[in-house]
Amino acid sequence: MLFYLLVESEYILKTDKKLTLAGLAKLAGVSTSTASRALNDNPVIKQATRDKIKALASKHNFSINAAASRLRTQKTNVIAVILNLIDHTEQSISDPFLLKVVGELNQALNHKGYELLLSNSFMASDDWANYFLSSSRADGIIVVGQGKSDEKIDAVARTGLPMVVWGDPTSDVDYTVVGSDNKLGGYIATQHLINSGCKNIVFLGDPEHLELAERYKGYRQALSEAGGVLEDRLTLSIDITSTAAYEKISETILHHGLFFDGIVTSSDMVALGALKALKERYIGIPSEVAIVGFDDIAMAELFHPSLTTIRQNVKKAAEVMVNQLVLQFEGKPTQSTVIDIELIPRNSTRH
Amino acid sequence: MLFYLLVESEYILKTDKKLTLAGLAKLAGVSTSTASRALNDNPVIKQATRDKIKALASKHNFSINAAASRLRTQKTNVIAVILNLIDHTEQSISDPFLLKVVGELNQALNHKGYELLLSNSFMASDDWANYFLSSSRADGIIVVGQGKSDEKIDAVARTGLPMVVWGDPTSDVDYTVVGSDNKLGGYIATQHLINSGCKNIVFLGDPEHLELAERYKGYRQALSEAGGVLEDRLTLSIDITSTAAYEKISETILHHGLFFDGIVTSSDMVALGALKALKERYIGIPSEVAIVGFDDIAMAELFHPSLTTIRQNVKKAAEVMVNQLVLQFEGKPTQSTVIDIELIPRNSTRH
DNA sequence: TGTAAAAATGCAATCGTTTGCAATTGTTTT
DNA sequence: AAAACAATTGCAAACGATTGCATTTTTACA
Repeated sequence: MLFYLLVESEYILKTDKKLTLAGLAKLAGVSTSTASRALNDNPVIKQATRDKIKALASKHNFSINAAASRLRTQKTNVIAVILNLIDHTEQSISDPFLLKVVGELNQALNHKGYELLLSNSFMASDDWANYFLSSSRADGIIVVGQGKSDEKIDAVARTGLPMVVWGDPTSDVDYTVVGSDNKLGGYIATQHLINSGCKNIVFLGDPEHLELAERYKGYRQALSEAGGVLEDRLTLSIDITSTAAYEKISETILHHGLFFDGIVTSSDMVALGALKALKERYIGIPSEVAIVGFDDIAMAELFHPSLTTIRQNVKKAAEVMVNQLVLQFEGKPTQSTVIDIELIPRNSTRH
Repeated sequence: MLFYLLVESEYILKTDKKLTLAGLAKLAGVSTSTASRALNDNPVIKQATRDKIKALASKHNFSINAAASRLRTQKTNVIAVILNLIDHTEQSISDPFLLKVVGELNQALNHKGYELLLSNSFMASDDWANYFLSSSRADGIIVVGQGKSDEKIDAVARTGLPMVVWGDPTSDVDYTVVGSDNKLGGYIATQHLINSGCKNIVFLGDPEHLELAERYKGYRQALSEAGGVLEDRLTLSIDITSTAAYEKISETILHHGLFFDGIVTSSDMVALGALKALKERYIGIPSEVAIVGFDDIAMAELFHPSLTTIRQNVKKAAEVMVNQLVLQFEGKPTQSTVIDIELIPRNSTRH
């Protein structure tokens, strides 16, 4: 008898720890099927029953076992977000723009009832799509950044798995891309410098990077339309990090003098690095050299001088990406989407 | 016969889409138990068999269904990382320091075989711990930031669920905290300013915020030990955002003049905002006002002038946090851990 | 060669939900 | 009041992997 009591109390303790749907159903005096349907607001269950079971559930703060539910329904309600960092430098992971993207994605996903599984290191292994999707860890993938080569992304696209990519939406690829019109961005930035009187405008960024390649095209187009100088030495190829920018500008001025009076950069962080190099040499900004950033990170206006930049509408982009992914789940057609950009004139350029 | 073939081909198509462990076992001519053990490198299975099955698995790029595995083992190998943002401003989520923390946590978690489920918005709902853990979405929780009040954190701690918190490890709380010695950080920063000749040193940050409260203590201790000025107006309470800092400093100078010659800030971002306000008024840095940041974000050395700051060793902290969490899983005792900090002297202070 | 011990593999129950279909209860119509 | 119908609820079979225990195979030793 004593033994029975012990067992009994242990049993109670256990179920108290982890109430199961069956347990909840028993408490409510219904079957598990009814309990399940009630919690899922299935209209086939009488309203009164639904209310009663839900009340009981929250009273015992019961929550459905996600693993079991996912196994049964073959749906996880999880989206894997992969930060496609080409260069695993300290700098690139610390670009505030990335955090902004992840933060907005998180909001947009939660809003639609999804959770965010973050990954910045799995891109290394070839098999990431398979890893996340065919193992039912996630229902879809959002890749942030196309990088220099989109082979891997393209390979996943061919398998037809649900995926949306942040990148250049004007590029002709077989997957859904959401992003800014980078060519236009490069064009507007360059034009702005030309209009403010710059004659020799440098492009500071890696033209082999897919998204930057588009900005580079815009840069060249603006220059040639305006009959501006378009020499090779005006293209300074660097990684998207502020230190790389700092070093490149320093070195360039050291070896070749100040042969430019304007800089189009690939990100605000890069612009910051360039600014530093210029200020150390007491070069006037924007009087001697004007500079345009890209992204409009929160601190852009806090730089000294405040940074003229191309703003990317990250919040909207995140929403669109999630929507496009959901469309894929529903088997509906999707399309690459261009998110509006905007020139934000500040004090790093004349105007 | 024809019908049989049709069924057969459909079967092949289906298993080709989503190979299951049972399917793999059949291909290998073994039972599912053997296949399972082989993939998990169970030494009870002959080495040759293990190799064969693994080879077959990677050939068909098979991967275990995580949902089923989690259901059976009651282990998810997922950790929920919760960004405890007190103020949901644009700025605070864009602090690069946060991204650094998340990035390093991701690395450390992956290294130990865990995945990172990110959440920045669930802190709002009271029930986050229960949501993630009792629903078997995650095995443990890492909370980034203690915020102004740790009620919710404390409530979770009392339930005994696996959790580690980034915060102030010297605070006397019932949960495991990993973080820098904030009091020491505040002390060192202040002392550095005193040593460089500052007489009136402002503390720029919210002393009610748990972590900052410690830094504030350090600040006061350093001042009183050195017999420095310790007035109320030297405490400028603001949120941890650069805009708040910019506005507060601007406003303070406007209304009360430049009554200070040194600033201890609550983060590098805050320092950046303060710098901006000072530079706009052509106040010399560090000649008229010296300033010390906190965190040592990547761009600290790219500010102009480069920023003297207290470096937090985020990488190490992330590793320790994950280790402590794993210890909790194993039922072993854990302890709050102080991560070393370091003063990085740069050009925003005299030395 | 027979037998005991050791090594390798298989059987079958289980994890907790969901859902097609059957069964029950309640309501309306003739 | 019986029949026909609608509204609710329950039964039981999945979902796919893991693991204690039973069973088979192999090896070792007499």
